[in-house]
Amino acid sequence: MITFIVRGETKSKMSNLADRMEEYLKKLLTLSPSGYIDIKRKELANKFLCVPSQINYVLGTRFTLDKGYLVESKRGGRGYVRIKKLQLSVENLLSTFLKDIAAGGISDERARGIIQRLYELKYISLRESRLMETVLSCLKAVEDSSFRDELRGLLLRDMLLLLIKF
Amino acid sequence: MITFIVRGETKSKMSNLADRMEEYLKKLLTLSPSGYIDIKRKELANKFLCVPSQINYVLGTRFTLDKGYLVESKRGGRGYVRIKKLQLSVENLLSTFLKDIAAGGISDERARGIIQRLYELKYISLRESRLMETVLSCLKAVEDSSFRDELRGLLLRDMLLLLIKF
DNA sequence: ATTATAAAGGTCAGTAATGGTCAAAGTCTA
DNA sequence: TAGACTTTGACCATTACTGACCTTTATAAT
Repeated sequence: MITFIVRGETKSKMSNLADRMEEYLKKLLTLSPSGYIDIKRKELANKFLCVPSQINYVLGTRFTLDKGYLVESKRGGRGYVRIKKLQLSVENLLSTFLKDIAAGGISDERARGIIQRLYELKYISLRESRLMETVLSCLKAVEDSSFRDELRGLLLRDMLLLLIKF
Repeated sequence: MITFIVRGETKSKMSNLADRMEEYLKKLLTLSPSGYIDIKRKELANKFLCVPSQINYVLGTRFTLDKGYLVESKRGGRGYVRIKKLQLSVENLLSTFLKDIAAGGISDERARGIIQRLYELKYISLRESRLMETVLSCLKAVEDSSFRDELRGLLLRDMLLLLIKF
């Protein structure tokens, strides 16, 4: 295979920075017993000789929820970026729900159906399901129906995301 | 990497000064039968190798009233800083909260404080507290600030009433 | 008593250390 | 060569930490 040098690194013709970084991070993940890794954005950028925001690009295109990853971070001194690999079953289950929601809001019935499903599958407790249903009920107070649907989608998405983090 | 648990989250052991100091002080509090601890600002600063004002930063960000702590101090000779963990009953918590709502909504900070304390009092689980906090965060999407406060009050009231009923 | 001094603790603005966003420019590929 | 993918950099947001300067209090000196 023909290779060439870019910024000091040997690079195969078919791989760019983003791909190499993806590979590197996934390698680290497989080596991590905890199921997640913590990185420093700037350090990684230095290692790969790129700007820090490139990290965000890689995270945003390769480590998405749809692909089974969860990314959390903290700014400020001693900040970090944490990349977590989700269990496959949870990933599959939720990604369809989340896609639905992303497609611009969700109806009350559909939302309740999802909650019910999750409860039946034992991903959430009875109390948790009731809590979420209560939230849905409160949305009656929102007059604007299209905004209500949007807010409902937003709420359900964030609540589900939160619950799968645990 | 060695980790420890804070409110259900794993944190890297070598986190920042503020986090370590927070841990230390909370540990002392749990070991104190009286429910409060007295410290010397300068001594603590020496122990953690930082400037005294760092103590104030930690107190101001981690030991707030909203989070259920009361900080008193005295200057001058024989001065001290006293940190007290508040022990509020659910009844007190709810009654003051309901008064707040009657007065037209509730602030985000106040709402989070209530949730935090209910968790500490073991009336709600960690997941439930997180779920509610997520709901609060989603309210950012509501433009009208007075309606937002109102909706927040409504949501929190219904959620709490539900959880306490169970 | 009055005053001076030393021994606390408090404030705040500035700096450093992180991470995030977005649009523009560059590169590849069908 | 158009469209998709990649890369960059300017600007933003958040959190942590420091140090100079200020206030309060106890107590020793007068």
